[in-house]
Amino acid sequence: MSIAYDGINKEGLSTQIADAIRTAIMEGRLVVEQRLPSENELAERFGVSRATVREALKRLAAQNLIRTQRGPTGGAFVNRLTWSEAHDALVTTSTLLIGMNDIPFEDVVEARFTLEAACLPLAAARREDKHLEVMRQEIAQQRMKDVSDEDFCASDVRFHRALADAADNPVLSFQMAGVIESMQPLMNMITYRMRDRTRIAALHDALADAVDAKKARAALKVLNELSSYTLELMAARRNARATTA
Amino acid sequence: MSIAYDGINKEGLSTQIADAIRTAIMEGRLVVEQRLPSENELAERFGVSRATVREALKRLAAQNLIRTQRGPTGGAFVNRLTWSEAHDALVTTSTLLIGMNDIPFEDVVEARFTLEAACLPLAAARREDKHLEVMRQEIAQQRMKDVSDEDFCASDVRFHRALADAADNPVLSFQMAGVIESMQPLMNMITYRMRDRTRIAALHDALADAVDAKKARAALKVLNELSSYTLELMAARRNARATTA
DNA sequence: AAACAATAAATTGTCTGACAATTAAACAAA
DNA sequence: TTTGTTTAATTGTCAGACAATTTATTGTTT
Repeated sequence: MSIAYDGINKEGLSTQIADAIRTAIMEGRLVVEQRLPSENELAERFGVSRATVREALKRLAAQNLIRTQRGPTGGAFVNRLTWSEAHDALVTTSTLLIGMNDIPFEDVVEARFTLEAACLPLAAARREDKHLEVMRQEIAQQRMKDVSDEDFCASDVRFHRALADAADNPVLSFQMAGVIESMQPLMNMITYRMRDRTRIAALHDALADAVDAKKARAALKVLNELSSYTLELMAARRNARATTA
Repeated sequence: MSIAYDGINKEGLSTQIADAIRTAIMEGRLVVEQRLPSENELAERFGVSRATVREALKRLAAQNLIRTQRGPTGGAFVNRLTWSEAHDALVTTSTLLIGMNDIPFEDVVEARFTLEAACLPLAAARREDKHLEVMRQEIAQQRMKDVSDEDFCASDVRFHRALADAADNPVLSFQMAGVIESMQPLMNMITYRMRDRTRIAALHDALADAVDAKKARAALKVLNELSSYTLELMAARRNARATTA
């Protein structure tokens, strides 16, 4: 008989074990730096083989929830999620999400500039020399003749990240990095003419100046121009594609 | 001799294999819904055992990059990342990040309300009945006498998510969900007196009214009050703790 | 006693081979 | 045609072994 509708076991064992441990971490029953039982012990406790436990642990490691170390005193430890790890995870997720779901370019641009505009007042109030230095340096690179379109985009990303960092709020920096970097693949599809680059560098200059002078209102105006110009470039690219096709 | 510095093998084999496949997906060499070779084939190609391949695949599955299916015609398929999956990943990451790195509460509140304020003009312009209905409904629940603090917070989260959704931009909704939900554990630590709840519900009411009337400026003012009030509540909680301790 | 080298032990990483579970497709029967 | 049955491909799990890594211990030399 053994009806035994204990728990719905639709998911595999390794998934269930990973979920159990993940929940324990999120609920604080396992704290940072705490060592989990060894793989053999876990296998015994859950009543599964070591291979199954390992697959579960690999899932958690992929999410930066745990970290493993060999040798005696080794094992799996609850990992303190760093900004860097979280940043990478967010960028990966956002990039794939946007890359695989043909989101309208307009939506991405709108989201990015809306959020960036929100950071501007804080950035203007709190900017430090180190942020302005990065911004100026990137503008200089954007004016150089021999950079590829890809390098130009990468420099653009660094410029805007410096701007976001100037707001001096780690949570904002984290969130902004997601929207800014996930847009890079889309921006990479644009071919920048020399006059486009010059225009963008000029706008960046104006933006840096406004932030430097702590004039949030002026900075906002420049940012809006930058947003419009980005949309124009993308529209131009679309037209070019349409005629050649 | 066999110096063989082929690739730096500091990382384990399963990690390297996972990275190789992940890169192939991110670079578009593997496209959505494409089937990967079977585990046995992958094991042969990479020159490792099936167990190692499986650990690599589990890592990718944990990041929602692939999906596996049994049976003939089964295998591992490149997964189209859905908004829901990405949302869950972002919330998990943000929540852990904030929970494990004692970020100042002020920073989190500032980030959340700054970003939310940025969404307000869009929300006021585009709000539809469905968003307002959700907001009104949640306000009603917040006024009910017998809801726990936790339920009150959950309702608050739903209210603000509806507000973000009203901006009608999926990228914004995605980003906002991250800041809003990751703040919930912090909000849960607050004990809400009846007058606190009444005040918050009143502010929510005013916010909904302003958005309903498409008055972005008015809504912004209310949101700022809400932000200040949240900080006050948190400060009060901190004082209470300090005196009892 | 101190410094250094060899050894042992614990733990993760990988391999091998096997079997169970699932499922689509081919086949057979009513 | 429909309905069951078999078959084969594939993932899921298991058991046991050995390799690699790293710490602690033990022994040896100075």
